[in-house]
Amino acid sequence: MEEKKMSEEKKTVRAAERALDILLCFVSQPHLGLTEIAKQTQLNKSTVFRLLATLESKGFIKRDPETDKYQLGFRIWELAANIDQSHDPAILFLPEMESLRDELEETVSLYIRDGNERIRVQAVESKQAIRRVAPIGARMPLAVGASSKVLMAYTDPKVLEQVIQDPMWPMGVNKEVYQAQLKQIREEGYAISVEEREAGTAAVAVPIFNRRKQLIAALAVSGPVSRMSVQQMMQFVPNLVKAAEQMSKKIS
Amino acid sequence: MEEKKMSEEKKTVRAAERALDILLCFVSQPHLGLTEIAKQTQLNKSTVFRLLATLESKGFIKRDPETDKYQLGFRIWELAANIDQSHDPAILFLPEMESLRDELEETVSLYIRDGNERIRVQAVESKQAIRRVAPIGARMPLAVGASSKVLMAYTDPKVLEQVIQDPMWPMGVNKEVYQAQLKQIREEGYAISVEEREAGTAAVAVPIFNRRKQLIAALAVSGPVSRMSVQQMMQFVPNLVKAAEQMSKKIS
DNA sequence: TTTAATGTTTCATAGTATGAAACTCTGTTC
DNA sequence: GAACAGAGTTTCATACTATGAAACATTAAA
Repeated sequence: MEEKKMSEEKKTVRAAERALDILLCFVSQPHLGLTEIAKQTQLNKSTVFRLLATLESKGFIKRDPETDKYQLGFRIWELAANIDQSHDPAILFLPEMESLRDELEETVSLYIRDGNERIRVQAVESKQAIRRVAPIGARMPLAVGASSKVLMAYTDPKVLEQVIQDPMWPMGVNKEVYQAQLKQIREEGYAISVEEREAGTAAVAVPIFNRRKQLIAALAVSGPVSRMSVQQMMQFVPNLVKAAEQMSKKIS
Repeated sequence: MEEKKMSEEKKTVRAAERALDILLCFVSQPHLGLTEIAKQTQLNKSTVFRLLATLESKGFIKRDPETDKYQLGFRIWELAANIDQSHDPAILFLPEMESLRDELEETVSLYIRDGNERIRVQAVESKQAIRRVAPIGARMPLAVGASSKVLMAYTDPKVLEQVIQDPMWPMGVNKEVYQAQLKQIREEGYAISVEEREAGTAAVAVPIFNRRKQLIAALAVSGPVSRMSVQQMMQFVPNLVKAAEQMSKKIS
């Protein structure tokens, strides 16, 4: 008799979930042994063994004949090569992002929401010596930062309910205050953050919509607080908005 | 009461297998609906629905907000970016392959065995107007072609047993004759095929070994039969062998 | 208003996935 | 060279998960 977990909504398949978890172990380390994987995923060795056999039989992983360790297989390539890039903001918007970077001389990033996280799917860095460094592919909580707020402002409110549970959620910020902020962002069309997620860094972000006015991504300019006063960032807004509009037109 | 399938050796996890099958649907088509996937994989709609939910929750696929269809997600990128390339023949051997192409002026391909198939993991095409076109990533049966024979010659004989079941297996070629061919290939160190797999095309292939004399891949030169007489191909062999030896040294 | 074609949910049941433990194999330590 | 440690592999009874049929919801076409 298990306790009934609250608001647990899962219609997912456990075995498949675990197989995918195993695959994800390889994002940080390219070579892994069975026992290592079992430890990381908290799964029984037998379970890992069978799932590895499954993944191997389908070509998603292979064993290095030298070391006998497991590594990612060719099927991953095959899939990656077939990702539809014609709608992929990360590729589509690169030219506009580069123009914007050249105009403002600060790092420009593109974020999308993925569940209760955001992902930096594209970035072009400022050419200045002191600059915001922005690794592509990085995942961050959806709780704080200018881009997070933009993404939240145009996202189903029930996501907010979940995000509030996030350990990154800033203590003391209550829902009503935050919702008021989101409302303001919707009215003004941009969000600003100063040292919210990372010390020394400030950012200003705007939404990118498709033709149907659905949110696609958040476009952000970020840099050191020394160069990014609130006043300065507000001067950036028109450039950001213009770029976002151009991007919108590119989306089918 | 099911009939006992003969020599069925599976210690794989069905649910995981099915999830991966679903992923593989996307290699040919980038956008797919649930029903389409169910049809292709021969799975029940409910099953597909749940597995799709699982794949989506882990970020392996996402839904296009426009069309509501499914497509591959960001996690695939993430994984692909982390494939260990330092041991990957496809990248490691490219320089040698280019040199060989320039020497022989014909298309050079690199194949590895994957189960009962071979995959063209790398290729550099001839610069001539009439040339063998060789898409990277293509999968072909392990039954016919010079590269297949090379791969088979140095592979566990029980793979041959399975390959003989392959519908591509040339009728009339019996096992003993084929095994004698493989023996000859092991003695001479190369294999030749003329219009075996594809009309108008001939090829000559050699094995690439690692330091422990284990087979890594097959290196092949292919072109139109008009330029690739058996005599001509035999003159290519020393170049191929030399390239293969250089490649062997590159493997740790 | 039908009809058809999606995607989604429910539910009883079959049978699969599971973990503990036993076992093998290789290499290390004393 | 015996004992040990650590990897990977196999076995097996059992619990519980994954499953498919069918009903349902939603939207688009006729």
